[in-house]
Amino acid sequence: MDSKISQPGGRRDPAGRRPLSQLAILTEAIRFIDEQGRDRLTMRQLGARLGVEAMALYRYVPGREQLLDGVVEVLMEELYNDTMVDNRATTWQDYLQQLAHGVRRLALAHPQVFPLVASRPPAAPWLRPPLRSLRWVEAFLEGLAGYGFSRAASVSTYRAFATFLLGHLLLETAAAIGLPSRPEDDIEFIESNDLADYPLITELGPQLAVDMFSDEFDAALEDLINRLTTDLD
Amino acid sequence: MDSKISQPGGRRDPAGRRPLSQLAILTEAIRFIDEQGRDRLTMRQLGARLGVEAMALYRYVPGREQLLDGVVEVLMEELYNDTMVDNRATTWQDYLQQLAHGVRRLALAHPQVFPLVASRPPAAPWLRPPLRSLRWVEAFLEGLAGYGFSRAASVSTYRAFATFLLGHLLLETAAAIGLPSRPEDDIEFIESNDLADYPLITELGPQLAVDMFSDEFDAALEDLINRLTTDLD
DNA sequence: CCAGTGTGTTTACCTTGTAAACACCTTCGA
DNA sequence: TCGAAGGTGTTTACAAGGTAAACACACTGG
Repeated sequence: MDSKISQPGGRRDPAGRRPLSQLAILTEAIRFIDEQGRDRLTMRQLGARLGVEAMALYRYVPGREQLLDGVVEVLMEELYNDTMVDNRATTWQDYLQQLAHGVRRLALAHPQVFPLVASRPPAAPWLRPPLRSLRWVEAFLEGLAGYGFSRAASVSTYRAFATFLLGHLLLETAAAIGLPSRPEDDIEFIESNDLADYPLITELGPQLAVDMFSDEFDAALEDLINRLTTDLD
Repeated sequence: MDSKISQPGGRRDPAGRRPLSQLAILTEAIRFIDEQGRDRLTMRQLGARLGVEAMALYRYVPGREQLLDGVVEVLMEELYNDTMVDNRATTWQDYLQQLAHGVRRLALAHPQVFPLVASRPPAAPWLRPPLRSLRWVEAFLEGLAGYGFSRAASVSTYRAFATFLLGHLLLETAAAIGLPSRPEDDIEFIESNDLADYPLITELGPQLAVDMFSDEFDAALEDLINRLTTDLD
């Protein structure tokens, strides 16, 4: 049954390419950055990936900078859907845990893109990356209010939470990019290099090289929550 | 007394310019980024500032990327001198306090450069920005050892400390770049913009816009230290 | 005095972002 | 049926920017 109309997701153009749209472009840009990194993303390369000349993109995106902004927005959209829609937390502690792990999941799914989420200038100066979309923050504050947080407590929780996520996830994604490096590589570096002047680093090298991000994240998150608990009184 | 030899800092060339050197170039690059931001720094512009064509820089620096690496190194040098040389702390708590504030001072002195210190790929994957120079880390670990820290405690302290600094200082420097914006601007943004869909943000706007970085930093640092104290037992 | 070496300059080429003009196709009313 | 209009991708063109290569020129030690 060769109907002339194919599924929405698979619609093609005479040249066999998916129709352009802002979302299609941004989605492909994310894929591209995931694979090659932000620096290799050029308008021409991205166009080529979509089977189109670079200039065609300008019908949908004002320019490269705004394209990167759009990439961040799309990811924040994803984050919103993954964490805020249908959130089933029962305590505020659980709420923060779920959100934190949601953000971490996103960061690790796109380690090359996350630095953009973290470092691109936010829309308003009091928005703190990586929690930078008005919609998400509004929902976050609403959630806290639902658990009885005062206005002041909500604000300082937002700040502390964002700071915590930024530090941990930037370091973890940066490390993830360095990969895939087998532990041997690190040890090799430590042993081969001219570390003669750094006896402690030499000695502690193996321990420094062990990946502990997951445990650190959980421990520090728990600690943050404890601290907030104290502050609430 | 017009001696033919002027002070080392003021030596000039026939064309009236300071002699080139890697350090002179990197120093000027830092000044440039402080004033105009990393993106505006080009080889040609930097050359012009030094009274020289762009290509002249290549005698001292392999290329633009390495130039940025060099900028980071120079700042780490400065940090080393400001924090490690002649450190007079008497307790490990005091030690961490002094180091943290030293890093913060550096970050706020160069808010446009700090993101480079934070995000440029480190020499080894287990080095954690912004504490990323082998020399500094070696001294740091040595310091902790001097206060009786075990190997394992030193390593996890290094990790937690770096994560803490990265999160706080990246956000604070990002905010500092947005400046100089008077508080009125933020409030204006909040009131003017289409925030109708975000009642909580609208309501909390003024509190969100207040600059609390200094207090947050101190509070979170104290908390980190308390947590480390607990872990030591 | 002169070859060699160190230092800055000139030229030139390639990659990028993006403006502007163009070409093509679909649509839709007369 | 036709033809004007609008939408979509292409071509052409130019200005930065990084950087390789050849060059110019001054100083130095033999």
